[in-house]
Amino acid sequence: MMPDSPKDLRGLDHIDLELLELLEVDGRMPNNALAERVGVAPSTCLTRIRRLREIGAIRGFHADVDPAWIGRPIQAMIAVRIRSDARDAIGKFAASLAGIPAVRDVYFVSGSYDFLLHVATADVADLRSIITERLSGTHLVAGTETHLIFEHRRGS
Amino acid sequence: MMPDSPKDLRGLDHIDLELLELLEVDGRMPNNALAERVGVAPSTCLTRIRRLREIGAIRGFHADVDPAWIGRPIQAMIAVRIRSDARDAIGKFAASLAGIPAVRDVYFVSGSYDFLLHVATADVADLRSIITERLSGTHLVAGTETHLIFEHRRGS
DNA sequence: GGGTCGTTCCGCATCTTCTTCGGCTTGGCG
DNA sequence: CGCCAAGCCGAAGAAGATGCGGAACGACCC
Repeated sequence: MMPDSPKDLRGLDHIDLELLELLEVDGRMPNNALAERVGVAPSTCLTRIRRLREIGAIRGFHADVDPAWIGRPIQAMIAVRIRSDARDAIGKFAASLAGIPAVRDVYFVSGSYDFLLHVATADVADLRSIITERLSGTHLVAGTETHLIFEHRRGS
Repeated sequence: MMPDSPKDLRGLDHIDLELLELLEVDGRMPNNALAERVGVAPSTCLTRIRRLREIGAIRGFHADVDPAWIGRPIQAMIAVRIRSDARDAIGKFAASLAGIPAVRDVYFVSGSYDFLLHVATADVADLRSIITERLSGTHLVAGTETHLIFEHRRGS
């Protein structure tokens, strides 16, 4: 009677899932505490976490820094549409955008736009320069649509 | 000749900024390494990091878990428009949405929609049930627009 | 100009935590 | 029934984290 354990989880058991869940909430929980929490020895826990990183289930550990505290109080979501005759260059273009300090996330999406950029800038002038110089000023971009972000909350 | 140090950074010096930058890239860098990297003693470094957490510059530490590995391979960005006669309920409604396991981010935005939901679901059926039951099925929601996410990259 | 107060940083000592390694148990298979 | 592979455990050495007393620095007020 365990109809929900093996889904499409490629080789992850319920202990792995618990570890992922705990680390997603608190990425700095000590290995000891994690081990006790999921019911295995610390050494085992360590082995599992290392494996989770190697297979890519855990992509990294990051501090969640409030952009407002590092001089970037203006946040926006910019929808970008690529010219239809340049669709094959989307990947490289978006990769270059990911290198801009203001860019925090790049979402490749379906719909009338090709991707969404989540950016955080020092002021609206910086935001404008990104849109006009790095996006609209490029031959690849057919159009953009900018939405100011008033607030951003993480889920769960 | 330091025209760029004191901006609107509320009491943060360049060492704090370096710490934030380093921890944003690697949230598990040991305190020792951090201290050496920014040029202060480990104890001082620890004090500063604790302060950064207390004032809210660091909102938390999280593992970046690939949703595909935890049985949620389908990601989408859902734009939600609230009925104009229920705008004052947006906050509570969005807060309740943040409790749904599938919801990873809530962005309150300007524009024709009121907020964006970044969700990760097990399959399109789950995605549909969220849209129809939790969003469109609600009296508060005037409309939604769903964009599948093909890929999601973090910036810098 | 000098003294004092407050703040920040440092270095040390201690305690916790991490990490590795060899051995053990378990389960599958011949 | 015995062998093999995989996973787990526990202990010990190494590394890191943390709290505290003291010193340096700067500001401010006599």
